Amino acid sequence: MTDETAPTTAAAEPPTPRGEQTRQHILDTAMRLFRERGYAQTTMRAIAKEAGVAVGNAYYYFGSKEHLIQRFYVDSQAEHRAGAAALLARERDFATRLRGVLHAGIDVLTPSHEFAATFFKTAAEPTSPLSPFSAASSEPREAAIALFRDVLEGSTAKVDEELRPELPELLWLAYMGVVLYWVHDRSPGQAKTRQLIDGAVPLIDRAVGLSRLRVLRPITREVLHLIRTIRH
Amino acid sequence: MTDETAPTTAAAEPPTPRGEQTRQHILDTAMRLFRERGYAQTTMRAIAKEAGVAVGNAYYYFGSKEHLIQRFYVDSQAEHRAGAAALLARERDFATRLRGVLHAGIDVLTPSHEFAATFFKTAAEPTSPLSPFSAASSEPREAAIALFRDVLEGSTAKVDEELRPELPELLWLAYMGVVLYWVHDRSPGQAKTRQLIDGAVPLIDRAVGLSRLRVLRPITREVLHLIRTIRH
DNA sequence: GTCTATAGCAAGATAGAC
DNA sequence: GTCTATCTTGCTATAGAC
Repeated sequence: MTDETAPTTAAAEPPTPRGEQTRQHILDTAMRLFRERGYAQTTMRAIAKEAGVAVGNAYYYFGSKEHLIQRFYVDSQAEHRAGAAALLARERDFATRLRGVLHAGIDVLTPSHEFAATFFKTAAEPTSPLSPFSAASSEPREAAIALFRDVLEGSTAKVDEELRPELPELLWLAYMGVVLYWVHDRSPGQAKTRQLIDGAVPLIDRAVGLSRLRVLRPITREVLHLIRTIRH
Repeated sequence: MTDETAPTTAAAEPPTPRGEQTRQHILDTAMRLFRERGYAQTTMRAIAKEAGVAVGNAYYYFGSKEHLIQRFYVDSQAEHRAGAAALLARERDFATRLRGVLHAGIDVLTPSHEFAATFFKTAAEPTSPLSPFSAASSEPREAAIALFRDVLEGSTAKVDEELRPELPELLWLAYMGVVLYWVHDRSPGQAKTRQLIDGAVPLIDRAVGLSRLRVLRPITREVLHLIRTIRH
């Protein structure tokens, strides 16, 4: 009761130490089971039992089974940034930076390849708050786009001035495309996804460089106009 | 037992007349309810009750609720082709044909916009046989790609000879992108999707034309090489 | 505020009788 | 082929302990 580790009515609001520990434990257990048996085959009852808590307690921390995935999404994003940090601090070449960040993203996701399939399924649902395009996900999405802004702005790349502010979001979109491919990639170790990255980056790099060319300026503007028109 | 309508061990294998009737009735009922109330809100119990059959009977014909969607996918494909037929018979300009086929595809899907969201969610699951990329869906996918082959081959477009055989599949991929956008499109009447089509078609048309240019040949080849490498 | 235990609902899916 | 009964599981609700 009067245990020193338990504050009486502490000013600390967001994460009660004990609660945060339980929350993390439930999340870790869930992720492990998802990886071991897959998403659908892992029941909330099993997660609770394995974590040594009551079912109601799991729901106390995570509103639904899908909310566990949302945390996975946020955590992966943070890991991605951390995994790319060293390269971004050292390297200035745009293509090298982009290539490194794309590979780092896949590196983070790889241990969850089976499970990530379900993650993407959930994410594709537009009405779901878990969709990376939804308002509810705007925070992790913005963080992801910021990572690609860093790729660009920390580089020596010369980019059309009109294209520059839009490019980070376009790079993020391209990354979403890579992830979609990766999810469906059945090659050993998802080697084809790595080939996709290595092949696409030089093309993107060249396209970005060409965007400044006089002759291609009208096309650049047309593309940009289309993008602005259809953006939500 | 000796009823004339019930063949003893008939050579006819696939569709028993009566069974096919029940099957179709269940499917029609399900589609109607999906459109009226949405996918999640339509229970298998409701479908069975509305169709006047037992739940188990619905499962006898459709292995799961998701399998009802697969039929939707196949049916939509047929409707798409039919909806585009008149235009393809009349028009020879590549851009016009492509634009018409893309709009026709969205026309077919529009009455099911709410429901199609769930369809796409299901389709994004790579392990599901319902994914448009899966082996199980290869038949409808091939039919869809064939439609875009028709768009190209019935046109007067001059295309790089190396690109030509790959282009139909690339156009189908672009169409998948349009559908993905449409699913997330919350604008009234999905007007933005229509803008996307109208804006993207001229760009695609121009890119296809440019593929023959001497200077761009290396890039064309590089893109083609990448595509061939990463294809499953 | 954190957690347990238990009961119960709704709905997807299955088993076995007819 | 078709039905009824049953199972499983996501999720909720309640009541109470610390």
